[in-house]
Amino acid sequence: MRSKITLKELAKLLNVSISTVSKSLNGSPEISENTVKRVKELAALHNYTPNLTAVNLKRKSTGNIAVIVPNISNTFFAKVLGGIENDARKKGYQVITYISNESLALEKQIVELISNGIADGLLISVSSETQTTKNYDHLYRLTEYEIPVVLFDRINIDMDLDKVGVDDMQSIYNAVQYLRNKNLSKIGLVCGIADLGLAHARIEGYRNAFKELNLSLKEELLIIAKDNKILKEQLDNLLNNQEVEAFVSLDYLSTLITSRVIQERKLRIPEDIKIIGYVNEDIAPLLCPSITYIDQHPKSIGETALQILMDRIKKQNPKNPEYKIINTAMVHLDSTNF
Amino acid sequence: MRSKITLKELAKLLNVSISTVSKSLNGSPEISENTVKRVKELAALHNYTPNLTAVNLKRKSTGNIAVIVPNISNTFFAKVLGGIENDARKKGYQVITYISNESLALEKQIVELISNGIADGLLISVSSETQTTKNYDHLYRLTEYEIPVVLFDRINIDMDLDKVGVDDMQSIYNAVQYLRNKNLSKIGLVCGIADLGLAHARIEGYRNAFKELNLSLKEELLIIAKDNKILKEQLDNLLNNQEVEAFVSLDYLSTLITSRVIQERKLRIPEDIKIIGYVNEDIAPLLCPSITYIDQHPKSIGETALQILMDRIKKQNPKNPEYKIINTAMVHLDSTNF
DNA sequence: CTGAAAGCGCTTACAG
DNA sequence: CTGAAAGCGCTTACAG
Repeated sequence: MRSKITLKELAKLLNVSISTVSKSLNGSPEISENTVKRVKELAALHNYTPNLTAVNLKRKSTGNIAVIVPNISNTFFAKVLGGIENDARKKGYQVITYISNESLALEKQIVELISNGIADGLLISVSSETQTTKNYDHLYRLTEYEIPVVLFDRINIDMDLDKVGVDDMQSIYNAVQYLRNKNLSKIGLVCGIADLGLAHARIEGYRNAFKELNLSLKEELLIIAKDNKILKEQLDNLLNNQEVEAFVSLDYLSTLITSRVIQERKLRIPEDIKIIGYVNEDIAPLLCPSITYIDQHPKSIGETALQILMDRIKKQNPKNPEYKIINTAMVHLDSTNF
Repeated sequence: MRSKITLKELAKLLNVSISTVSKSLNGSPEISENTVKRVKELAALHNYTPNLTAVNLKRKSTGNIAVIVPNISNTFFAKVLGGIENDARKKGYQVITYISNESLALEKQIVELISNGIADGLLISVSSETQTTKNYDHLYRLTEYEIPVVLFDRINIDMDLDKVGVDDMQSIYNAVQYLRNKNLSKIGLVCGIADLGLAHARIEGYRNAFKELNLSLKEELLIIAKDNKILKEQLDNLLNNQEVEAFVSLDYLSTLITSRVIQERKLRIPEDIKIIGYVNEDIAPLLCPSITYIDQHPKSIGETALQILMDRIKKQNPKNPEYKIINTAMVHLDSTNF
């Protein structure tokens, strides 16, 4: 790259000092109107833009935001990333993306990198391994280097940091309540992400709903597995032995699997069984049948997390950790047609 | 951030010059074994890592690779990004991600940013608007600044730059040929990405297959639209008036829509109609029915594109533009069960 | 109102 | 073998 013109060269062409050029371009009130005009014209003519590396070195900042997502197996994290990128760019920051692949070791390695002064702050949704092993030291170390960290999505974690996510408990509670109000009571739960804290919260929402809405909860109707194959077997088994009127499924994969298992048994959705699941907005309406889903507004999650991080970077609020909840919305499609 | 120790501080602690510390740490043969040892020990003790911004300023490089993807509406580009990120990190580069949202204006703005010295090179899949308006000046300008540019995925473009993608024509040809070998001849085509050059290539593959395999092509069996709704109407219309044994669908959305329209008419897949489509590996097997797909190996696309870009950055081959084709693979699932 | 100087944290040709 | 000096491109306190 380069061949780009520098302050020094502009100064020479204008026969003024580098300081004067710099101040003119940065709108310092010290410089005379006339000089400012001359400088700006020449700068525009030569398409001058400051060298960001130099500016950052001087400022002791990087102009970068690091984002670590655990996976890209569905569009959820991509959408969060989209929200972050768009707003960050508008604010003059670049987004550096990392994928931890649900691995603690990789996540640590990435965080180590970031601590080398690659970014001014970090937005992270921790890997499942991080969460199961409760190994958070690497993240705390980052804050010791004064690199602020904001957690998003996977926020059911015992960490004293800013957090942005959805109310996992409430969203499932609402789903059960909705079905209950339609006079269904045999409501199953399918979970393929048992490792994640947010699964616990969602399951709790399910249990709470049963308790508070005076439904009797049958443990046999809860399917919680980490593996697709086992999930499928258990679902088959469940449908052999129990009558089910509806399923609430807690994640993307289990939602698709649930729909598929039901149809393979020649049961009809929604006539025989209803489904409410966590699927993404782009795919839910195109499935066959389309599936009623809980919209987590991933873009908003990203935007909100970024906003909090920016505030931290600018030290605008050195107060206690923030905890922001994005409201979910239930979007009704075929699978809950009554 | 900061509070990180610098060369200067290390030098002071060791009572040697900054140069000596720098050289010791960088493995210069000039320094005595003993000094190197002392320096390295203290550096390790203090967890020293060089300030990348300073190193980059000195080197006149940024250590960053910029990637522009046009959308994130399915996981294809996320997977490409995954391939890029993983390899880039191993090579000591950071990946800065941008999403153009299929907008030429946004793409230009992002490229303008990158030209300010944000990254050492660019990997881009151009926006659909860029492609329809054939507005490529901004990309050429980048190469004038000596920032190399490598195109990926959307490479059916009249530009003299490195390109990495799949053989769009051949992949569809193979799909038609496969169906033909199974004695099907009433093969429809569904395309929802008419704006993209690669759609033209894929359609050409379809036409070529018909010609070379002695099939008579009925124009009525080609559905090409830019809008989901229109696509759906035309599909319905087609199924009302024509007998179809199989569909080849050229993109993610049209594949899902095709499957859905067929099932809504109570036709069975694969018994009544077969489908081969462009869907991603993570979703294809979970659909109901699961759909035979053309795997484009997005991770390889990303890795290959990055490799070419790295070669350019290191000026290892100032030769003519490279043109690398990643082989596709047809993965058979329910929708082509015979 | 303008400019010389110091400095951000590093690397490297050059001198000793 | 070691170090002083220049310089990457910028900003900013300070002097004039």
